[in-house]
Amino acid sequence: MVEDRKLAVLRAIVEDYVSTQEPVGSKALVERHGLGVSPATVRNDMAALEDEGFITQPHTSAGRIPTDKGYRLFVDRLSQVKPLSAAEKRAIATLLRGAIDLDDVVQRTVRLLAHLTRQVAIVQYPTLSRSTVRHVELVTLASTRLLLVLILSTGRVEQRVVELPEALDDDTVARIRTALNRATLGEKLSDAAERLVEVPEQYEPDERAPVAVIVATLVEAMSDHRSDERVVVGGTANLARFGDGFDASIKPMLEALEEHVVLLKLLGEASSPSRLTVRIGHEVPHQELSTTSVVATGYGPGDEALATLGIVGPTRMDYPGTMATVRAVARYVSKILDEG
Amino acid sequence: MVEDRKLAVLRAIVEDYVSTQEPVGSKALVERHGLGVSPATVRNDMAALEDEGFITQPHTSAGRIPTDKGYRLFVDRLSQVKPLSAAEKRAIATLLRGAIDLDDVVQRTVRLLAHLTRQVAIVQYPTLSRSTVRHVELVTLASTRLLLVLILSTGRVEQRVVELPEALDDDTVARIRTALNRATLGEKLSDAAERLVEVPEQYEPDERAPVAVIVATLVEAMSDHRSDERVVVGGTANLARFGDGFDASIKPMLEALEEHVVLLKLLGEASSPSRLTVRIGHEVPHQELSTTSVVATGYGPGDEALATLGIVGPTRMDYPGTMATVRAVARYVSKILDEG
DNA sequence: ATTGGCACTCGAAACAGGTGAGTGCCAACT
DNA sequence: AGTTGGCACTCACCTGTTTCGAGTGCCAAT
Repeated sequence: MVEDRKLAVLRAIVEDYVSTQEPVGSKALVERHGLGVSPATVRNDMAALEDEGFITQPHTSAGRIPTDKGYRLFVDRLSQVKPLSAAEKRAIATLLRGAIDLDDVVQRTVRLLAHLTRQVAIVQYPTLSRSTVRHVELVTLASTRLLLVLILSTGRVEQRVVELPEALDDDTVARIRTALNRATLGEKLSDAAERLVEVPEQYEPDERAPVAVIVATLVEAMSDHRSDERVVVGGTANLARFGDGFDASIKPMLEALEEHVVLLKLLGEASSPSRLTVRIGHEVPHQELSTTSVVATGYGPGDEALATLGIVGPTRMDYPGTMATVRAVARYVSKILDEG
Repeated sequence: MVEDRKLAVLRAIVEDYVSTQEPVGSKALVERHGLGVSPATVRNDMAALEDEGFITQPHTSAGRIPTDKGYRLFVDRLSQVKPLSAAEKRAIATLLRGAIDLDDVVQRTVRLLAHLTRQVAIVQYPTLSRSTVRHVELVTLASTRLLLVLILSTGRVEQRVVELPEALDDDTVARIRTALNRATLGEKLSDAAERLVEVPEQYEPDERAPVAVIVATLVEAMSDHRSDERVVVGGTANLARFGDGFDASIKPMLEALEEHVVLLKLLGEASSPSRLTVRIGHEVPHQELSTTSVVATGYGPGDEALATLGIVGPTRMDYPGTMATVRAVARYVSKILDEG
């Protein structure tokens, strides 16, 4: 079937180009891959593929390279997931199992991802929004100064210093603490914030002021999406590997990597760990990065996506391998979070 | 005086080379700078400077560029501190004053430094070792599970979850908390750890086990130098600016920036904010980075250096300006930490 | 539909000559 | 002794030219 062979040719072109980084010609193609046809035939197919916009030639008399559209077709229809080696799986498992706290998990994940894919890795911290309150603690620092500690189900801890309008005795602080915990324990952050509004009303008007201040701070801490947007980047040294014409895009790349807002946009909506998002070239939601691709997926305990992780690299990348790695890492991290 | 003029020539060469990034010749030198002598004279001086190893020529018939030794002399004897503009000072002050917590201070500092110097900035978190204990808090999470929170004078908060061998009632927890605070409040971390050893001994043998576990965790948290070594990097996009032959060193640079251990070595010993450490080329304590220079200084409240901050850039950099900026930023950060 | 043959294209590499910034050295001047 | 003008020389860099060859498109034959 002709259509089949055309797809085979496209696949061959992508694979060759990814590994050699050079435009691939008809002759080299038939030699490297065992297509049982002549170069001339391949040329015809190539001409057709070019008409359809899947490949292009950098200059008139040179081999072909895949277009974004070509890569798209490749990942959608042609590439089968490349299973990881047992050694790799073991490496992932043991490395992640050694983590001692949330920070460490995130850090190890980003390194692992960068190392395995040899690309730039991005990991978003688990978002607050879906997590629940595990404990609220008030600590007296000075007569009019409290430390408020908010502990979440994800293991994240937020703390705030509260300046009180008037002094509170230990007993009152203890009562407020109990009230706060009763109102918020086990609740999702959004719900907890709502329920907190009622708390000050339970107090006499004359002692309501300090309570209001505490509640306001707590609500602020809960809705503080500053930490929501925390992302960690690793493997930037891999940028140097890209070399070639990629030198031009190294600057925008580095700039983007410092803008956490941009990174979050790149990672996109969190999806389940079994679903990979692959954005290729112009599909990437950031103008400056139109020569790069993003492979991302969600992760989180119980298959519920709390956050996103992924990698960024040149469009010319090993999609099957990268996709397999990203998915595997996301699954292991999810499992670790589940247990912790 | 001849020696004086030779130094003037060296200074002129450094300044010109830094701004143009091109080897500088005798003719251009006398034109750009107002040395009242002929090119031939300058050539003689240049030959002498080259003999002494302060400058070199990239190839036989080209201008001269400074050697590491030349830069060294330049910063030691020839450059006078370039005072910052009022606008810059104001920018530093307002930006840092807007910070809301320690993390934010560090983050803003690194951005500021990168932006002002247009180099890669590195900021180390204030070290634990010299800070003192402000408060120790125990929070009951479950019957055999406590959260231990350690608050330090620098504003840093460390937390640990403690698994107890047996349940403790609230009253006992409160007593332990009091004991812990009595033993450690206001103490330096190293002293506090020592004094904690005595705490379990005050308890009856039969309830000593859980106390010992708590104390062990606390001591571990205090001596955890993992967080000591936290550094934050910013302005990596400036690497792209270096361009030229610097392309070769961009990879080792990126690699080094991911190795926090290396960065700490680069920053070196913390010194007082008024003392700058300048390491040039081969003086940098890292082989791969011998085409770069490091400008660093200590910072911390009350002129006591708790940590280090600085920048890394090509040896060919504007030393007077960079040194002034680094020093100014370090001073402002110190002031902020003093007030907070 | 496939294939061998063939003329054609055009980037990359290799080569050649010209240009000029910059040098080193020397003899003359202060 | 220190400074200067003069002068021959070097060599990276630019520019134009040539050659080379991988790769193409097209066509006629199978």
